[in-house]
Amino acid sequence: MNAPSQRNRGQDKAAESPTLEDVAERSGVSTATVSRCLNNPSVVSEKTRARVMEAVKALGYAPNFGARALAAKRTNTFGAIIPTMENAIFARGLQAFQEELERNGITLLVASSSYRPELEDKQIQSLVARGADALLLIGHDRTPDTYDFLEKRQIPYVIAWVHDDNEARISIGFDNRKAMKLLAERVLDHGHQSLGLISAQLEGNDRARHRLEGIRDAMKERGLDPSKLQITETQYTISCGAEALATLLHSDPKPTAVLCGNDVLAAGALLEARKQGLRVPQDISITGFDDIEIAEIVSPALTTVHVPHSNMGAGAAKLLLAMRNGEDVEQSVELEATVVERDSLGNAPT
Amino acid sequence: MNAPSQRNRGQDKAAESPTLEDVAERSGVSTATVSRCLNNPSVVSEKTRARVMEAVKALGYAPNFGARALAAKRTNTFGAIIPTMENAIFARGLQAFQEELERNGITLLVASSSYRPELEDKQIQSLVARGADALLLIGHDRTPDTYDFLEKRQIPYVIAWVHDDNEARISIGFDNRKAMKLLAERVLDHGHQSLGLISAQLEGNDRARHRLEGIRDAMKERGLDPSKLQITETQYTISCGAEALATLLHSDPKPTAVLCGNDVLAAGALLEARKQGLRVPQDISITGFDDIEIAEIVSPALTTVHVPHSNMGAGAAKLLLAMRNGEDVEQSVELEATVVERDSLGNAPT
DNA sequence: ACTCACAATGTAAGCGCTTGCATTATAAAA
DNA sequence: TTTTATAATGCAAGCGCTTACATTGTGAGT
Repeated sequence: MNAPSQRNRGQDKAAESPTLEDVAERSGVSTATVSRCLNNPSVVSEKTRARVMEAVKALGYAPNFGARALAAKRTNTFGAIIPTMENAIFARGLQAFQEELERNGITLLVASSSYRPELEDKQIQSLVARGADALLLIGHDRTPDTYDFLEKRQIPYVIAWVHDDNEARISIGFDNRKAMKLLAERVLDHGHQSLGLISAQLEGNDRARHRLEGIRDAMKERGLDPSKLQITETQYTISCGAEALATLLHSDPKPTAVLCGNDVLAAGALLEARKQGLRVPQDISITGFDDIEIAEIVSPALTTVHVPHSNMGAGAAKLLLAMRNGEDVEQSVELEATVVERDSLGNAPT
Repeated sequence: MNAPSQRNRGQDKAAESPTLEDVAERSGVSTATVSRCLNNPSVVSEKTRARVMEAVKALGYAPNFGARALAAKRTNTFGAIIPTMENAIFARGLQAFQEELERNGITLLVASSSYRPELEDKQIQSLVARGADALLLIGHDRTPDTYDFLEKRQIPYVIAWVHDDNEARISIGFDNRKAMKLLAERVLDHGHQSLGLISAQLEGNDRARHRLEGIRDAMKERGLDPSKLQITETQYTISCGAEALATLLHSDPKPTAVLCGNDVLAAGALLEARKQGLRVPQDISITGFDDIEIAEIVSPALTTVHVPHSNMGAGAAKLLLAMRNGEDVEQSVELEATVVERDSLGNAPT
């Protein structure tokens, strides 16, 4: 019987994760050579490389990410913090972002902030601690502390989903205000005089605020009193959308068209309208925002604002990649969002 | 003018991330004390703690995760790999999983495999390398190599979304075969003789296979020939569901009821049916699976199988937590999935 | 056969943190 | 005051990896 090995090395059953050293030992080379095999194979002779790789496989070796990051001071990892994963609002954009990154050999870590700024701050810290080389953030709204932290650490980041001339930070997205204004104009074109808005929480969400402003802009231009706009703030879920519509229907004057902060809310509103026996769009018009899949499958299909999800995602990745590579990116990029007319917007009932 | 500092420490503009040592220096204590302030504050005197914390704040210090994991050999991080983030199938379950973990002070890292086993394998490696203490996996289907790796590394993991008596691995979920059989029986109860199935890719997806088997079980029991079931395999997207229905409608005999592998597919099928001028359920019945939000908002609302998303998520977290704490979990847990009748299933046309 | 250049490998110093153990300050007891 | 138990703190050894730099091996040129 063998004496138990001092540090439980080798063939023992309850093996610790194998380390570089284990691989080195087994293949009879130094750890440096093993490391080179993994990171820069071309400098190692064919023969030893084969031997090392075999040992790697046999041992089931996988490098320890933390140790590697510590020694190499880069991680090839980017982070993204999105407000929610519960619905598809950010899914397509994120997908495009991720694909572009993968193409460049970098890994994406995703976190969700549940629309809570303090939580987002924690997530940022956590991603940075985990070595994220760059970050994707949604919207401009966050505390100065957060931005200070980012600056101090020199972490490249880009703000997505918005374009706002008043903000200096590099961003890629569309002008939420302009986009919503476009839609509101379309609504007004249909003769609606009394509008309602089902919005996300406005605080800490510049996109929601800008969309609201967009509606007011349109009303003003058409000589309507923007303060007459009925507003309900709520969460981004279907059932909240339904509730919100119910609330709105109690207000006086009752809106003949309800614009929703996004398609999910609109889907909920549609549901409630149906439940109350209201025909859309004959009795009431409802519009969405984002143009996610759900917009097409509800009936009536939603008139909504089409957001350039994929372009934003891919574009954000490119910006971040450039920043990481030390090129200096100076220009925010503005993308176009367009109104898609489908069936949920009709003429105002007379 | 000051001579440039040797290692660019201190107040320099382009500061590196502050380290424990920087904090220690600034607050006039050793790194050990700073570390203790952060991890085990109670053993440090009030006075020094205050001083240290102030330095931490002033410097914007955040611990380096990799270094910490390296030194402490634990990360309080779990990983989850789900097949897709594009739709909401796993969203609610994951949410519950995450909440339960957060309650226990552990962080969740999520990756998506796009239903590709090789990719999943890479993701597992990556999460483990990043120090995941435990893993959540969906379904049993994966290569022996993958399981070997997990065993060798002694990584606790649980398989979710399935319950299969034939598999020894610890799992939490429902019996997909039984659940789909239940639904199929309901369909047959409505007099349908000719069935179609729009399924996900069967290979590498035990859930999809079991659901298929469930339908066959039901057909056999009712004296129908299971080989008459019309099957289309496709991806889990709305447009794929639509296409698949179109295909199925060309087959002979034309199915009077089409069961879909999940609600997303069913939503697509509904869309296509509408496009082709077919009334659901008068002309054709369509059913879903999963009971995600989408099932209620399409019209007609989907008859589908309600899956215990939240219980699975929370339960999985509890199992994993127990395993991580060294308790040995021996029993898989089986949850119930039930049929929800809504409006998309009707009697067979005569 | 003997340089010399260059390819292949090895040596060893950290990266930023935790933690067992040793040391010192503090306060209660004598 | 001196002793002694105890609370606070410091010291220093790694954790698993990468990478300058040093060393050795190889084949071509003379």
